[in-house]
Parts: sequence; structure tokens; C-alpha cells
Amino acid sequence: MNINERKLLILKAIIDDFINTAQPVGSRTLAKNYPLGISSATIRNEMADLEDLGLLQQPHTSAGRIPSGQGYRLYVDNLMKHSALGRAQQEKIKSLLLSNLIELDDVVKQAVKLLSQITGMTAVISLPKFNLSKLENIKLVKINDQKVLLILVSNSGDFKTIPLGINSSNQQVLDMITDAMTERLHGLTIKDITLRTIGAIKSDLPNYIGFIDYLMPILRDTFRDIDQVETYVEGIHNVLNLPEFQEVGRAQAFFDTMESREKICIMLENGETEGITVRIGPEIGLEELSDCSMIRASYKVNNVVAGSLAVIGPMRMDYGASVAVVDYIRETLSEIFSGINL
Amino acid sequence: MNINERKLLILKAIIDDFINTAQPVGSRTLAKNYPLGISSATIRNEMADLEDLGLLQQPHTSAGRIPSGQGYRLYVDNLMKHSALGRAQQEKIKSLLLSNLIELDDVVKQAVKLLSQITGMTAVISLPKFNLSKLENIKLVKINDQKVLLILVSNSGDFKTIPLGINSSNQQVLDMITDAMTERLHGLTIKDITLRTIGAIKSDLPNYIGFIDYLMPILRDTFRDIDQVETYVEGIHNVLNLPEFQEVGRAQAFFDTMESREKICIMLENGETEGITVRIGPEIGLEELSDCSMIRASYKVNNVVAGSLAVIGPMRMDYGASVAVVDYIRETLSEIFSGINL
DNA sequence: TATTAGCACTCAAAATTGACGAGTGCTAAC
DNA sequence: GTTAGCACTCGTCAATTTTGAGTGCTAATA
Repeated sequence: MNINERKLLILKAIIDDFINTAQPVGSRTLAKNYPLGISSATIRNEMADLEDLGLLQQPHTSAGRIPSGQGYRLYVDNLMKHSALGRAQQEKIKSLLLSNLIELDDVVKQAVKLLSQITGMTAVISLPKFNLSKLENIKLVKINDQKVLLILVSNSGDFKTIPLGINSSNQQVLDMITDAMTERLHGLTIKDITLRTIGAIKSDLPNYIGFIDYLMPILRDTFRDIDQVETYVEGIHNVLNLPEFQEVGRAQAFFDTMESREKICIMLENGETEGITVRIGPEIGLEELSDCSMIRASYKVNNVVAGSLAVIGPMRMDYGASVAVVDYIRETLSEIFSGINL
Repeated sequence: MNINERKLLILKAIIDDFINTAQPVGSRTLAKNYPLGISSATIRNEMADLEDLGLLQQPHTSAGRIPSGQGYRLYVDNLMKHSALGRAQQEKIKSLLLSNLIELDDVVKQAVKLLSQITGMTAVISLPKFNLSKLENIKLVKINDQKVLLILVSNSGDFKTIPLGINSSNQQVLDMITDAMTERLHGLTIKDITLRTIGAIKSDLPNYIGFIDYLMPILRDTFRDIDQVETYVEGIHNVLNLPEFQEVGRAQAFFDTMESREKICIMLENGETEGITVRIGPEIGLEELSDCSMIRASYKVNNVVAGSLAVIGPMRMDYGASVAVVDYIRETLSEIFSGINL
């Protein structure tokens, strides 16, 4: 049996309706509320066909139909209406994101907050990977006799501070060391820095070899730790408003997943493609989320993919609207991070 | 009618039982499981009296009794068994808290995490108020042409970094200014710093009055913002395991409360008494938590109250065990923050 | 040949019923 | 003062019935 225009129209109507009501859709409802121009009996026949094609499924004999994963896939790829954000909302998002430009963290936090608020679902985002940007400057600032603050500045205007437990040092010595380090490491990415690269400064400062030997493994460990991706999650509890999370057990499983940094990373990282990806159910790659969907995109800094953002919700989500929001925030973040030197 | 020893014994048994089972306790259960040495009929009579005294209540005629707020109050004040933490557990807590001593934040985060894990409830904590400790040192470090990092070091070994948006400055100038500022502000608490105090350095550095005038309002605003209390919340979702939060609506209300920094502060701050406070139901002072209880304590830095911690759960919580944990963590934090110079 | 009205059938959810049992309060006997 | 006994209450649970939304099939229709 072939799929035809009318079947597609019916499928679209069913999915649109189900997204709104969260109730299985029956033939009568469809005939009544959508201008399909055919009777419920005809719709019934077509629905039976759509079920045979694997695009719909029936929770039980005497219920209406709900979309299957494949049904959603077809819907997202070919049927759904791509809406765009209103001008006013765009302005609002942009101004909120621009309102706090000193720390990169804050912009990202604001973005994920907006994403969850607007979509009413859970939003996640990963910070730009610091270790991909080029080092501009390195500083060690003595805090007190036990502590030194390591400051790494990237050429994109971002920076990172990391407190180190280092005993009794002297600011002049630290300055000399960081001057030498900046000289050597300037322009490299953190990924490129090895024990050897850092070690090279020993020849620049033969007088302080002892202290440098003490410092080196600490710095190496620190650079290694920067490697890990930082993520923020917002609006975890939003899902409690949705009918598919009314069982506490279901909600709890979702919360557990969203609290695992590891799993968030799997979701975000998986296939670092450009543009917007819609993953439906099992496509997400996490057993626990096999009845959810996510919409994911990557944002760029200076035209290089730097981090990702996503919204996660039930399969029954308003894909059109969500895609629009994710896309706009992706775009705006890329602009902000690339344009101005933060 | 007077309350007597036997009534108290029965009350204690009822509350102990209810804390374990979350089920209304009947006279037969009580006679069977507790060595009270009287028959269920007698217990029934006593229970009726306890209800008249307002210490028990009955969900409906043919159910057992559950404690009232007043009942819990009496229990906590006079009846409950004060257990102490096992030696092994003490060691484990202490070592985990000591394992990450570079940043104060990390210790506090670890503490609140432990608190929620051990009690199985929600835990909150406030950071030591930075503005109460004396300034030891101030630094401004140039990050790039638009940004300067303000570093405040306290005499207790704690420090704070705050990025400022400040245009094109020169590290030498910044060093001179911070040297002058350190000279002037050293030993003061942030609370003591006024526009006038900062302004005084203008006379030390007459050559840079222009730049100082630009800097001053930024610093004043920054110091003002430090005033706000920082809090961490952990284990919000733990309550989902408890029978009293099996309705999604109930859980959602709890989550909403716990996500409001303002409300957390109300809970923590309210009556900064020393020692451990148990607040039952409405005593918490928040409508939304009128069927919860909290156990709250303050920890000290150098013998001055610096921050607070608390666990929050259903009224039916194991008060004895929870008090022990809160107390031990309070004590350990005070030790750590006071002893070593972090 | 495609569409549709009509009808019998299905089945989950909601409402109804009734047995059960945990628990109570009261009374009379100890 | 304590306790055994008993009638009574009322929520819980399982079984049963009712309801209604929805289906698939068939025969009539365009």
C-alpha cells in the first residue's frame, strides 16, 4: 500500500491534535475539528492503513491512535509547520542575553534559562570548551601563603580562574614564571600544552628550577581537568506540568537522568553536526529517555563549533515552536560570542 | 486532665512507630509491638486523652492516630532519643570535608551534599558571609582591554574573585591603586567600606584621580552586591522517595519553594540562634512548608556565626538521627573553617 | 470504484457494590 | 483503674456493572 497526499494530511492532523491534547485521536474528532472534507469512516480506513505503515499506533483496541516514533519522524521531516519567533520575542531574548556580558558563564546561564522558560521544557547547554581557544595570557596571583590563583585568558576574551594550593611563593617569582610561560604558551590551545611545553620554561629561568619543578605537575593536572565539558541544566521541574510525567516514578527517572552530567554530555555531544537536530525517542541514545525527544543545536565562536544546547521533553512536543527557539538562541549566542570580544 | 508518664510513653511509641511506617497507629498495633504492659483498650482510653490534649489527631474515625504539630513538639523537646553518629561515619564525613580544602565553596558544597545523602532529605546551606570577615588584601588584575579581575582576600584565608567591565587600564596603575586600597582598607570588613573610605585613596594618588573616579562607583556597586547571602540546595529530589510526596502537585510545590533563593534565605536566616533549632510545620514560617519540618544550625568561623545549614523533610522525619548529622556537620565545618587557614 | 452511513463489537475508565478489617468508643465485669 | 467484649464506623480492595469513545466491517450510495 502506498502513502499518498491524503494520508499525510491525516497523519499531520492526528499529530497536531495529539501534541495539543495528549489524548489518543479518534476518527470522529478528526472529522469534526479538521477540514479534511471526508467522513469519519473514510478517515478510519486511512488510519488503519497508517497503522499498517507503522506511522500510528493504538494503545488498545477501542482507543484512538497516537503517533509512533516513525510517525513523528515523518512529521518532523516533512509535515510540520516551521514557525519563526515573533520580532518582539526575538528582541527580548537578545536584550536579555546581551544584558550581562562580562562573564561568559552568565550569558550561557541566561540562555539556558530562557530556553527552558520559553519552551516550558527542560533545557541543557554546554559551555564553550575553553581548551579549544588560544591562550592569550597566563597569570599566577598570590592569594596568601597557601594559595595562588591561576588566571588563564583566551584570545576570544574569555578567561578562567583556578585556585591552586601552592605553598609560600613570592609574587615577583610568580610574575617571572608567568611572563616566561605566556611567552612560551601564547597562541597555543590548552589541548596543545604538554608537560614538555611547560617544562621548557625551565631553561628560561634556571634560577627557579626547584620551584618550577614543584609547580609543573600541579599545572599539568589543572590543564588536564579543564578538558571536561561544563554543562548547565534548567527547568528540570517544568516537566511536572506535562501529563506524561504525572507518575512520580516517571518524573524521578527523568530527574535522575538530568542530574547526571555524564548523560547530559552524551546527549549534547553525540554527533557534533551543524544545524539543528531533532532526536526522537531511542534516537537520543539513552534508554531512560526513549519516550522523550530532544532538539539540539551547536553554537559557534568565531565560526568554530564551541558548545551545544538542547531542549528535552516528551515526544509529544511542539516541534515547530521549539525548533524556532533553539535556532534563534543558537544563532544569537554565536553572534554574541563571535562579534564582540566578550 | 493531666498528662502523666504513661501517656508520654504511649505518645513516644506512637510517634516512633509513625516515623517508621508513615501509617496511622492503632491501639492494637501499639499493644502488640511495644512493651507497654497494658491492653489495647487501656491504650485506647489514653489515646483519646492524648487527642483531647491536642497531641494526636485522627485522619478519620476508624483510622489510627497520627501526631499533631504539638505532639511532635513535645516529642522533640522531651521524648526523643538523641542518637550520636557512629565513629566510622564521623571519620568518613570529616575526611570528605577535608579532602578539598582549597576553595571554601567546595567544602560547603560537599557538606550540603553529605547532609542530603545521609538524611535522605533536602539539605540547604549558606556560605560564610564574606562581608563579615576582615580584608587582608585587594588586587585588580587586568584580563584584557575590557576586563579587570577584582580579587578580595580575607584574613580567614577565604577569597573572592569578581570580574569587572573596566576599559583599557594598565597593570602598573592598577597595582598602585590596589596597593593604596589595601593600605587603606586592610583590616576593615566589607560592610565597613563606604564610598568615603574608597574615595580617600584619591589623596594618595593624585595623578590618577580621573581613573579612580571612573573606578569608584563600580567598586561600590560590587561591594554592595557581595552583601547578598549565597546558598546551596542539595537533594531536592530525595523527597520523591517519601510517601508524603507521591502526589505530583505536592512535590512540585516543594520544588518551587526550594528553588526560590529568597525563601531558602528566610528559612535559614530566621532567628540566627546558636545551637540546633528544630522547626515543626508552621514554625518554619512558610505557608508552603507548613507540613514539613526542618532542623537548622549555624556554623562559625573563628567563633563568629558565619553561615547556616538545615535539612528539610516531612514532619514525619527521624528527628534524632537528623539532629545528630546536622550537629556533627555544623561542628566539623566550624572546626575546619576556624582551625586551618583555609 | 471510492465513499459513507449504520451497526455490532471492543475495551479502558469510571462508577457501584459488597466483603473485609483495622480501629474506635462504650459498657459491664473484674 | 483495667480490661474483655461488642456494636459501630469507615477506608480499602476486589469484583462487577455501566458508560462511552472508538473501531472494523458491510451494504448502500454516488
